[in-house]
Amino acid sequence: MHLYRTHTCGELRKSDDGRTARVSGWVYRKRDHGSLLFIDLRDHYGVTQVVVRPDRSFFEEAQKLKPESVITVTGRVEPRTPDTVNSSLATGEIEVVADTLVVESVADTLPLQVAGEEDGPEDLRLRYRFLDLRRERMHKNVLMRSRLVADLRRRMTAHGFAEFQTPILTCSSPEGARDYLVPSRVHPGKFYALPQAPQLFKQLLMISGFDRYFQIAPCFRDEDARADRSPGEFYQLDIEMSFVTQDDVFAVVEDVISGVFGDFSDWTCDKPPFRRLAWREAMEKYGSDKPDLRNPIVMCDVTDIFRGSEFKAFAAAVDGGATVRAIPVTGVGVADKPRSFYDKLVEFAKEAGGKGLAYLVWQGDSVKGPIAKYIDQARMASIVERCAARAGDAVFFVCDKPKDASRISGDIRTKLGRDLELLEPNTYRFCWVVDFPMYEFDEEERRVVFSHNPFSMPQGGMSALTGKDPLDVLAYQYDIVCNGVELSSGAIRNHSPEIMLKAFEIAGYTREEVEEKFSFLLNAFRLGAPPHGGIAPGVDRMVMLLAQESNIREIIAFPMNQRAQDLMMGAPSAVSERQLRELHIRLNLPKEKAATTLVAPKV
RNA sequence: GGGGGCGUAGCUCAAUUGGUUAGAGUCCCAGAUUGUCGAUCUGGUUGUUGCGGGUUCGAGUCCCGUCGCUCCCGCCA
Repeated sequence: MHLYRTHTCGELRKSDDGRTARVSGWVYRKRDHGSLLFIDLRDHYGVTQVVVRPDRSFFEEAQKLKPESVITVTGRVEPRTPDTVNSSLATGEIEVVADTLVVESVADTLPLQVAGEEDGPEDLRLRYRFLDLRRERMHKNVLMRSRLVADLRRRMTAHGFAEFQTPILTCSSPEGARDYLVPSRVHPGKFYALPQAPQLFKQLLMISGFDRYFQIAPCFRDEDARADRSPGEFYQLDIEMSFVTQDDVFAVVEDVISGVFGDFSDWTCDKPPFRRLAWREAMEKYGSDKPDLRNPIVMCDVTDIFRGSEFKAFAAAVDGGATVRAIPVTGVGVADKPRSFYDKLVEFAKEAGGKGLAYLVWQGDSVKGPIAKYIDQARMASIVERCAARAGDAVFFVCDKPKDASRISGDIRTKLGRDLELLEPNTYRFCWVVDFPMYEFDEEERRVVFSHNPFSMPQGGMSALTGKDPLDVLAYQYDIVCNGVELSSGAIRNHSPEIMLKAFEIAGYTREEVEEKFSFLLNAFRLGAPPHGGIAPGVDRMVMLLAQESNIREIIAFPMNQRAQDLMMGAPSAVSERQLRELHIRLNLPKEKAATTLVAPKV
């Protein structure tokens, strides 16, 4: 008989009746009846009830076992009587009556409880992550991630993609996020950088003729965390394809994503082709470049209606270049909400940076609201028509500079959707946001800058760059969005050195600067580069959506906290003088702020 | 770098407008208990109310500072 087990804790069934079995695992729960003891024994595969009878020599030892101790039990598999069957357990028709019991590892009192659904404080959970990961939900999340990654590989391979590895120690890139730097011992004063993404390598692989690249790629960015953004490192399903149009990229991603979401969740999921929204349309209708389409509220522009109106606050702002966005809330009887509901929303709009929030409420035959008396009949009719407002509805109005109007109205739309519970339940809604502007005007620096990826191909190519107002040039740049979460950005790349030089020139870079900064890429483009494009959906975010977690740390086995510390390992940590000396580094620490030392748990 | 929220027993939380000895569940400890499966029952231990200062006759509660966690803005081509 095997030293530790003949069966896992999720394996034994009624058909094993009479068999002698050996199982090993963690003491999950104990029910001590004094002269009879039940132990729920748990391993990765499930839970099996072990019965310890009082005549056994180890009965007292078993009674004293602490939860999460590891034991090996050998005994007879017996069927349970009908009234003691536990239907919520896969092994609930049987139990193992213990003949021998070996304690493999004694557990001290736990800092966190493994049984039960309750989350402990997050710093403790991170410090004792190995305990936290024993909990059912976390164990499930991490496992789902594993299965998802395997599934992504299978699907990509089936689409004819080859998986590549690219360097982790590479060089700092001039554009983009802050790099993590690694000092070189051999080259004093020089540094490697961890890749923010394998962007340039995958483009070079296309130039090498590999045609279809993918990688479950680690990416490193030294930027601050968010609930959906883990600090330090994250993973992307990195994809690049040669001789493709935007539609070819979409077709692959739609198949992979819809396949994965269909297989890994019971929720309703959009079938390909996913809806496409122009960036401008997304900003106007949803006030966001990552709209949550589960929210039925669709906004519209009503700037023209307020221009020259008696509502002077808006009319004057419109003359000064502001736009007015209408946020219609229709068909849910929002007109019956108390005054406080509207007051709170006005307050919310101000906190979001708005100057205020105007609104109209259709109660029965009359229109009410603070601005109603300033709107003449013709204008009111236009509003009613454009917003499809009926009795019981309300429309909110935000007036601000276009960029702020979008953001503020978008925040209000999100809040209304959530507070009024308008979101479609148990559904994944996907869309592509396309036609991003190539450039935008930086108000602070008073100049034209790249709005997203400088390596994207401008729509219309060279003639668009030379013939159009730069702010009107669109890029072959696209995002895929699910339930308000940006899953991924991608682009058809600019593979022409001349167009690239021109594109950078518009953003204020001289030819010489570009030739110097991106020499190897330009040189590669000059030696035969296929038209190519790609995308890189975030693996962590996919798992987060599928596991229905609202925080990305819940689906990462060993995440860092928001301040980019690993509380379990104690990273980042001080290093020895000798290590620094070898790397030719002398510390120049900020004054007063003493370095916080992290203490790893004594385990 | 900036703003919001939170911080009470090992853990999850409560504590009236600032009022008497800071409570409950869980965990832990002891005892009882032969069919439980979140076992049950009895009893018990556990507190610098994050830390420091202030206001007050009196502070878990109010004020200031600080530390920690978290959410957001900036940032993330």
